[in-house]
Order: sequence, then C-alpha cells, then structure tokens
Amino acid sequence: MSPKKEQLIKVATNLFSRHGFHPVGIDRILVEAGVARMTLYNHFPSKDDLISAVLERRYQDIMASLRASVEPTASAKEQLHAIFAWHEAWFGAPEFAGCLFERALAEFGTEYPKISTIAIQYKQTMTEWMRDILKTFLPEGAAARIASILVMLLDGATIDARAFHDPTVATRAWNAAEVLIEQANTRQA
Amino acid sequence: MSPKKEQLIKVATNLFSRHGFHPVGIDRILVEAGVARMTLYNHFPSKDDLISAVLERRYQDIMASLRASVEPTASAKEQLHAIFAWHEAWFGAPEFAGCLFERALAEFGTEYPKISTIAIQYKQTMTEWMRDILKTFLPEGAAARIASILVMLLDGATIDARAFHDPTVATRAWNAAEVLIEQANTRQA
DNA sequence: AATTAGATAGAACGATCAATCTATGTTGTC
DNA sequence: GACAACATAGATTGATCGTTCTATCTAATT
Repeated sequence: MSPKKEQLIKVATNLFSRHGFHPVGIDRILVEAGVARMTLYNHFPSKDDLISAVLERRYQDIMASLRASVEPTASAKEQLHAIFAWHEAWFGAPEFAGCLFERALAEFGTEYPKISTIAIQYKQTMTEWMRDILKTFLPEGAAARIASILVMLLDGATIDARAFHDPTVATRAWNAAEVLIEQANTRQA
Repeated sequence: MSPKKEQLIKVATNLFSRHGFHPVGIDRILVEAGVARMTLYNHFPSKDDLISAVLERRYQDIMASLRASVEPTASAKEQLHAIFAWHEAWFGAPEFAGCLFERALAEFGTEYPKISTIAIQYKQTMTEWMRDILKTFLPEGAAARIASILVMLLDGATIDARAFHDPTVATRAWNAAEVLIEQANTRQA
C-alpha cells in the first residue's frame, strides 16, 4: 500500500483517538501527515471513507495484537486472563484515550452502517472468541452467557479506565471474571 | 423556571440523545422547540452552556428516577436488584439511545471540564451509592471493590444494549452481580 | 527524450455553524 | 394607557467545514 495512504491512516487514527471524529477536520490531518489535499481524496473518496478505513485498520491491528498476546498452548483460563491483562496494559499506555469503536458508536450511532458495522463486528468477534475458549470446559449455554458478561466487563472497564484515569479497573474486572468462571465451573461439575 | 428555558432543555435533551452533541445545530433545536434565537441566547450564553444545563438536568432526573425505583425498606440485595431492573426497563424503552453522559465523554473527552465533570460525577455517585448499600452487609474493602465492578457491569450493559439492540443484557449483568455479591458474602461470613 | 501517473500547493466553492444585531411584537403590571 | 420585560423573526457576520478545481512539479517507465 502507498506510503502516503499509510501515513494518512496512521495520523488520522491518532487524531481521531485523541479528539474524536467530528472535531478533527481534514486540514488538521493533512498538515500533521504532511500530505496534499488531493492526495487524500485520491485515496479516500470522502472523510467518511477515511474514517471507515481507520476503523478497519484499527480492528485488524487490535485483533492481531490481542491474538499475539494469548498463548495458544496455555490453559483456557490463562488465555482469558491474557485478554484482560492486554487491556490493563492498554489502559496504562500514555496514548490511551478510550476505545475508538465506542467513540464511533457514540458519535455516529447506528445510523451510519458503514461506520457502526465495524464497531459492532469488533464486539461480536470478542464475544465469540471468548465463548469458544469458555466452551472448552463449560457447556455451550453457560459459555455464551459468561462470554456476554466478560464483554460487558471489558467494555465497562474501558470506559471507567478513561473516566477515572485508573488502569487498575482491569485487575478488578479480571478478579470478578475469575469468580464467575469458577462458579460456573464448579456448578456444572 | 421560564417555560421557554424548560422547553429548550427538553428538546435539546431529546435531540442530543438521538443524534449526538456535535451534529445537532442550534437551528434544529430552535425550530423543534418553537423558540426564537435570541431567547436561547438570553437563557444560555453559548451552546456549551446549554449542553451543560442538559447534562445537569439529566443527572437530576436520572438520580431522582433511580432513587424512586428503590424501596428504602427493602433488603440491600433487593435495592441493588432494583437498580439493575431500572436499567433493563430503560434499555427496553423505545427512546433509548445510550447514555448521554457516555456520549458526552466520547464526544468531548475530558478536555472540556464544564462538560465531562458531570459525566464523571454521575459515575462517582453511582459507585458511592452502591458501595454504601453493600457496606450494610460487607466489609468496607469488599464493598468498594464490588461497587466498582457493578458500575463496570452497568456501563458495559448500557453500551452493549445499544450496540446489539438487546435489553436482556441487564438480566445477565444482574445474574453476574448476584453471584459476585453472594460469593463475597459467604467468603466473609 | 518523451510519456505517464501521482503528488504538490493553493485558491475557490458552497454549505453550515455559532453567535450578534436590529427592529418589531406581545404580555402583564402599576 | 404607559411602562417594562421578555419573545419574536430575520438579516448578518465571521469562522470552519468538506470538497472540487487548476496548474505545477517529480519520478519512474518506455
């Protein structure tokens, strides 16, 4: 892919993450990326398409990073713990400014499918991934139920980490997750 | 308070909830409220002040509604259950479009204190309220820890309810909350 | 050397936005 | 009936926005 296009996605991701989609104008992206106006419109038909590309890229990057942090040989519980630990590291990173997908959902709602689809897909992928891990030692129904809860915990933790500037919410979230998993495990055994 | 001012807050709350703060312009509020431009600027120095007033009002309304739905004579667990039940009813309401405070945080971040302060205050009030309820039958540390978890669950449920158009997440969230409360209770007894 | 594709800077357009100004109209009170 | 307080409609300003247009420049390919 063109290095200019690459640069645009990278800079736009940064600015959108820090300030939101609406408040960041095209000009600001152009200046910070060192790219001409028409170069942007040659690669992306409109700002919305740039936003879509940013979210798409972000989705690929996050899933790759998450999957890389989870040892495939580890136990199911260790795999789930790794997912929560990944979030804690993320919350503590200096550039952390909340989840870009939440922001997209909050700013555009579900009215712009081109944008909200990716945000919802991310949530679904996470839910299914954790459900599959849980299914290795829990019945299908319990696995699906708890996976839904784990997603809620992670979503809530992401919000609270930003609102309170407190990365340790991830630890508390994992402690709760552990209790719920244990309880479901002993109850079915 | 002036009926016009009242009307402006009501209409602005509606529009902001449905479409967000940035996309809704002054003109749209004026037309829908049937109010003249200068009337708005006589009551609110700027759009930001209108947003602040909307959030302030929303905070008062939500807390009043929540407190009214919780029987003071009920048991601690029943009180917490009432809070989750309130959320489920909210998620199922036809006008539900996510939490206005989350939206404010997502659109403005923590850079605009006049706006983000109220959103954070709401979260803190909820945390302290549930912590106090939990303290009636749990040690202080456990109560604070679980209160933080319950807030995460509610925040996550609010997000997922909107993203998936699924009000039943509240029930799952409460089931998880119940397990966590029971476990903390038996562990300390 | 000629051609072509892509990038550049910068002006310009039309639309929208928050906010201000002006001048008229309505309402209730003394 | 006069006064004061508030509300009205609408033009207007200045800024910002996404997008388009034009014309020049660079670099690789033939």
